[in-house]
Amino acid sequence: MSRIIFHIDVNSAFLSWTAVKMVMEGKPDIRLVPSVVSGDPNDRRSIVTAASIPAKKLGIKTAQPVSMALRTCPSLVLVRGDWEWYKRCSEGFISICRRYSPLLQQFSIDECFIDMTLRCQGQDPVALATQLKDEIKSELGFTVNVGVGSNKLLAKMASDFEKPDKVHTLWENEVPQKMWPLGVRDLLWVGKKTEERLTAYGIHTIEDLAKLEMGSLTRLVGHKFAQQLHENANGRDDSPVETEVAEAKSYSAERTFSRDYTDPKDIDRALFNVACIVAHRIRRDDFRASTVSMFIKHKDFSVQQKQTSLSQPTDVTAIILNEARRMLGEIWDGQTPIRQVGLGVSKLTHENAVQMSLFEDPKLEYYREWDRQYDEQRARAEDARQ
DNA sequence: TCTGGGGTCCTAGGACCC
DNA sequence: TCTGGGGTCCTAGGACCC
Repeated sequence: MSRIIFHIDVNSAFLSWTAVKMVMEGKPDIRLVPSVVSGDPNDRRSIVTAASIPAKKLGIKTAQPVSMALRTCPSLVLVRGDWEWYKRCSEGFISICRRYSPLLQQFSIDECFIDMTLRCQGQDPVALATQLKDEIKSELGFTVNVGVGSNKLLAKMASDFEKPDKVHTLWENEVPQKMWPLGVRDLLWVGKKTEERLTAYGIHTIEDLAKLEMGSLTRLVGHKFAQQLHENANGRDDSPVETEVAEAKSYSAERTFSRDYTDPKDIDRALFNVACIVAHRIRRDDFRASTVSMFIKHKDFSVQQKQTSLSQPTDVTAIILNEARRMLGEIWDGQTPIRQVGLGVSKLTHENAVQMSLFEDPKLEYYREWDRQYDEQRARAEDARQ
């Protein structure tokens, strides 16, 4: 059965959402001027999280350093992000999308797919998509793009056409006209590295990719990826709209220093902080982890990482931190400047570890009490913020 | 201009087992 | 004495997404 899928994408999400809040507070609409959402504007290392359309027209891009954006436009308006508010805006637009179909997959905080096959029977999909987009705008005050297609890939590609506040279709029979002329980089899953590899081989457009024979493509990008790229470049994608929310497979946290650090005390403090955050998150979600990983990033952005398997899954901060400290000692000489440090856990389970040892670590009770106090303190801090 | 933070998936090589 | 092939797990590294 041929399907009808919508992809709904909030235009410059974080910027639009911040603007909605500011307008409600009687402040000027930052969507109308060059503006960006960023981290701490005083931090030389903060980057652009979202840019307004006037800012984008000046060449300011997401993920660009704020210092660079300021050079492009000295009068650029900088605003801080507000995660709690973003979550509320996200819930608002998702719940409006749900009115149209229960077959909804949230793809990120500001994007979702809905399967509209049933709802569109005897109805014009574009009219319905337009109605959905207008409903979001009038009820919530921000705009979205809706991409309409016969699968998720085409719907997502379509929502990326002209912005903002637009509905676009990309049916299979429109692929040669609407999708093939685009550069390979515009195809989902083709990032910087893959683009470099493809263009070096003379593959510039999605059409070039669609018509490339599999043998060459496999040599360029590997078997599995080649298959996917070939299907997608031809507009084919049979992946379903996944309505189940998948459980997390890993948790991680990282810190970038305002300048590169060389003092082991500074590195250890950061490692301690990220260990507390990650361990708190897995306890909150009732997970235990069997693998601990950590990494350091150097001046030149090269990364050294290390991971280790635990004999038993754990959610104890001290155990996770001590593994990370041990691994840090194995990859760092204690002198080379470090730009960033990160810690992650994976191989997650909800099962409680069976205590095999007859001689329980006497420190363990202390560690657990420490974690209990930490979690309580976090909970109090969150309550205070509400 | 000098590059955040949080995820998922894939690949390749080595260890180990049958 | 020297050899094979397949499967699985682990680790390091790298690509992509928002």
